[in-house]
Amino acid sequence: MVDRQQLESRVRIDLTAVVVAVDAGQPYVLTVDTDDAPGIALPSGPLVPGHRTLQAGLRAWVEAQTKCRLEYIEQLYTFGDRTSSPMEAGEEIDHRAVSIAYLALVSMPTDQLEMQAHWLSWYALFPWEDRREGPSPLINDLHDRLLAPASQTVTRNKRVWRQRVDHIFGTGLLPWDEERALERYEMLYAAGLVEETHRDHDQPPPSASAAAAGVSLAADHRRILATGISRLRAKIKYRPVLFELMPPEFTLSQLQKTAEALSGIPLHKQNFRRLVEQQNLVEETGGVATDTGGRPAKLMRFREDVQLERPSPGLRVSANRRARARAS
Amino acid sequence: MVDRQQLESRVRIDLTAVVVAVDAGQPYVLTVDTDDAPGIALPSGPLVPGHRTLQAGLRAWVEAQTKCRLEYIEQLYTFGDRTSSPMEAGEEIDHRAVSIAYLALVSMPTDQLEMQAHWLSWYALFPWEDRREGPSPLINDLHDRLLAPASQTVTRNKRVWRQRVDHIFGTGLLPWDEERALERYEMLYAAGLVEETHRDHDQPPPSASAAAAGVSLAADHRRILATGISRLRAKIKYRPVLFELMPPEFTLSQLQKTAEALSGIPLHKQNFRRLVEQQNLVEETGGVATDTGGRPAKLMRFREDVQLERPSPGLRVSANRRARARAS
DNA sequence: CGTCTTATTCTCAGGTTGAGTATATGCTCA
DNA sequence: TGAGCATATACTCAACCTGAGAATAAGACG
Repeated sequence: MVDRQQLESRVRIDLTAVVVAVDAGQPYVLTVDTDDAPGIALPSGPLVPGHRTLQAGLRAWVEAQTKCRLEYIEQLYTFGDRTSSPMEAGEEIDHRAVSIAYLALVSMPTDQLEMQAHWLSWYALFPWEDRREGPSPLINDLHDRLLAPASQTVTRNKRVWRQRVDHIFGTGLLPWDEERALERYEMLYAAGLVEETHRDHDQPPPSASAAAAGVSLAADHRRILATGISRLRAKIKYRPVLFELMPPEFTLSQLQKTAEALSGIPLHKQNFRRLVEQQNLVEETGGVATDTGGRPAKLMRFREDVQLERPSPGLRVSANRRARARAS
Repeated sequence: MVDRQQLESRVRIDLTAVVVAVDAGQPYVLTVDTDDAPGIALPSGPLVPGHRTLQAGLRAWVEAQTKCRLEYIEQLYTFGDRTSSPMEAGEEIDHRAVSIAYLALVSMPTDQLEMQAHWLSWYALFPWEDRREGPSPLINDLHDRLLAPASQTVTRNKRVWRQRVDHIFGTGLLPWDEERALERYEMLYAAGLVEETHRDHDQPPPSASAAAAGVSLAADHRRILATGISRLRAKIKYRPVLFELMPPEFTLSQLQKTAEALSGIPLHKQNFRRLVEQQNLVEETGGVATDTGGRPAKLMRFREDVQLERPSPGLRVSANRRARARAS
């Protein structure tokens, strides 16, 4: 066996955070300003000896850079940095650094949003992911460009490529799957339809494409965010993580708005309500919210002991077909 | 902002593999012998400059140590090593190393199993996880020990603790959830009911407990394996990963046996079959297997183009209630 | 040829889910 | 003050899915 000590390479660990909050029915991600090109990045920093755990290191960096204190944290993925082509066959390692990405959820007091304008709406970065008002017309544009010969990457067969595009973007007759946010971003990257592709290859961006492709972030941070979005969209269906984003008291409508904000699709109101009640996830506080504009809504709170009771409590959200069709 | 360059700590990256195969209805994990105490470990090694990607590094180490060539690989989790208490509040970092764990699936030719006896059955390590013949009597023993005062860890309230135990181990009236393999191991670890607890705290193991607690591995490798088991048990329900473990041609019974081996629970034959057919995951090859002991079974093969077609093809396996009740 | 064993097909009741209708309740403003 | 508005909440229903099991098929073995 090889002598491990001599060969091993010591690398820097970068900790990167996708910090998510929802306010007024919009999903936000916490960002910081940078000096380099794109100007915006996710909070991140290297692991230093003072950090007792990886999560503690992450917390420290986020707090130092944004004053934001994290509660719920889960690990997302570890990237061998210096990504040249995401997804395909694993990325190249920059032997100087490996970055570990985390997803954090915070319940945002409204004032914090305005205080430091570092919260960026998800859908400024991924315009095609917001389908609450139906599929955005933008999707047709992207679809056309993906089918243009220049975009076709690995797959030779044109029919197979089209099928792959339709599958991932829910075009053709295939349904939209909101959980495929990461795959969609990676496909756009591979096809050269986002700014990062050209930046990573030291090419000038083709002037035309910028329009529909959304705001880009430093390094591979937009990809990391896409990973977080996909994970979160999947997770709300089987774990009660939604409540990490809610204030202590809320109405069922607010809860639904939050679920819709994250998943990017409209939900059927009555069924959403049935689901929440059946699962016994919430209880009435007794109070009512009168500022709804219509009949006052009962205020609810999360039942803390749910964690122990049910095998996997969550909201199996599924698109409201009528609303989906209405706007398309 | 702090000067990053001065503070950052460079650490070693360890790559660890959970390589899974199924043979004759038994799930196996690939292991290597070590000189240190427990004698058995998962294949692993440090990232070295020669490795072009993290996955390539993993492949190289596994191949060097076991001659086993990996196909399907996915990342499991990144651990800040030198685990003192898993789960609770994140583990302490050994600032010398961080380890990235991967799950790999291989289809095992029968001869390879015998050639190098480095394949260890999952259920030698986690006896309580095999409920194909109903819940093992062992579970009662574990249940009793977990409820003994000494085992109670963080939670003060006795009733809450009992509920947590019941929830995770499917005791009391609560159902068994095969996906909670990791939580079960971590609870046993925290309660001092597996050897690793005492080893990690430099205590002598209480002589009595060894019986039911299963074989242990080096470092935190048994925990990493538990992570892999949980992930795999969850994943077969929504992605067609099962086929990575199958030979090119197989019968539906073999497929079911494989699913049962992994999930550790008996499945309803007719419904399993219906699921596979509905989902269009397989096609007939034309051949039949005559060595079944009864009516010959049609041979099947995986339909490769499934990946593109369905949103999330997988087998939503669920326990056969009759079989579950029969043996309890 | 009867029996054993496994494979394969079919049925059925209960539950879940998507979708829609009906009713309740407070507010606003004529 | 009460009609209209806007939202909240309750109830209904058909289609589909799911768990469970009965019934039938096909080779092997004595």
